[in-house]
Amino acid sequence: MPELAEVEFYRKQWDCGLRQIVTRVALHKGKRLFRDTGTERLAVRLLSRRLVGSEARAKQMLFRFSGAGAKSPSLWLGVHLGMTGRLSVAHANFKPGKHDHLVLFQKRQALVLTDARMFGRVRLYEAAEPPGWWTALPPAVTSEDFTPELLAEFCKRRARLAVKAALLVQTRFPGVGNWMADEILWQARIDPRQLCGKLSRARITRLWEAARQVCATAMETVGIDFSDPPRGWLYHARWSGTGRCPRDERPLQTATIGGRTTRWCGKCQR
DNA sequence: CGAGATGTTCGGCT
DNA sequence: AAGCCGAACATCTC
Repeated sequence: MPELAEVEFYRKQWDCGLRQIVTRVALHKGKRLFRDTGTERLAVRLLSRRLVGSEARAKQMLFRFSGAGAKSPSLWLGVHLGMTGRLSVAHANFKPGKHDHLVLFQKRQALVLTDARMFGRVRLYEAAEPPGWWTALPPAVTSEDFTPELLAEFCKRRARLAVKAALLVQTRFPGVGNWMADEILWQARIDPRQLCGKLSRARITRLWEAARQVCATAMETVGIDFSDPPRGWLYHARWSGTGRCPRDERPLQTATIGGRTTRWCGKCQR
């Protein structure tokens, strides 16, 4: 489920645990979620550490814990929520359910990671600086580095790729997922089946603007309190099979593009 | 009961 | 050889 803004929302769910020490760790050993980091190591290392900060970028989260001693390096917990992951807070006497694979107990509450399908991943690093995979994440769609020129260059290199599939490429559109990709194309009035190489410079600029707008607005709504995106967005129509285009009321088209269910308006998207 | 799901990765094909 | 596509991953819901 989680894309850019949902990830930011979930990250904040653990904020109430800031400045507090982990008193107990519960986890489900051997689950796919922990494929990068042995579960034994995870449990041992997190114990007695203090949660001191967190950040979300793209679909990734990075939680920082204090070192074991004053001079010890920080501990970094990387979390990706996959398709069905979420973070929540529970009472200190919480009993983990079947899909609550990682629970960090603190004095006043428990920080819970739930993920039924386990497409997510958890990884642990001990170092003074954040891990390389984190610092190497591409520039955010809303950043100054994400320029129309960068997008034009990308479209040129991926000339044979449908633009819908292109929007899901995380190295260029970090954090954009399936519903955001559809929203961006609808707002830019571009047919998701269009090949990147066929897009005019003017349409690439429209795509660039729509991408930035959708990402920024999603962060201000979903990212703040999980409230709905603005009225009039495709978002509200795309979930039901009978959904209609908010602009012209035409029934939405449905197809699999880039391996994902895609919905668009055959009239206003060209 | 079968199909599909707001994601990533890998193997194979062009 | 880069780049594209489909399958696999594991579980739940419609």
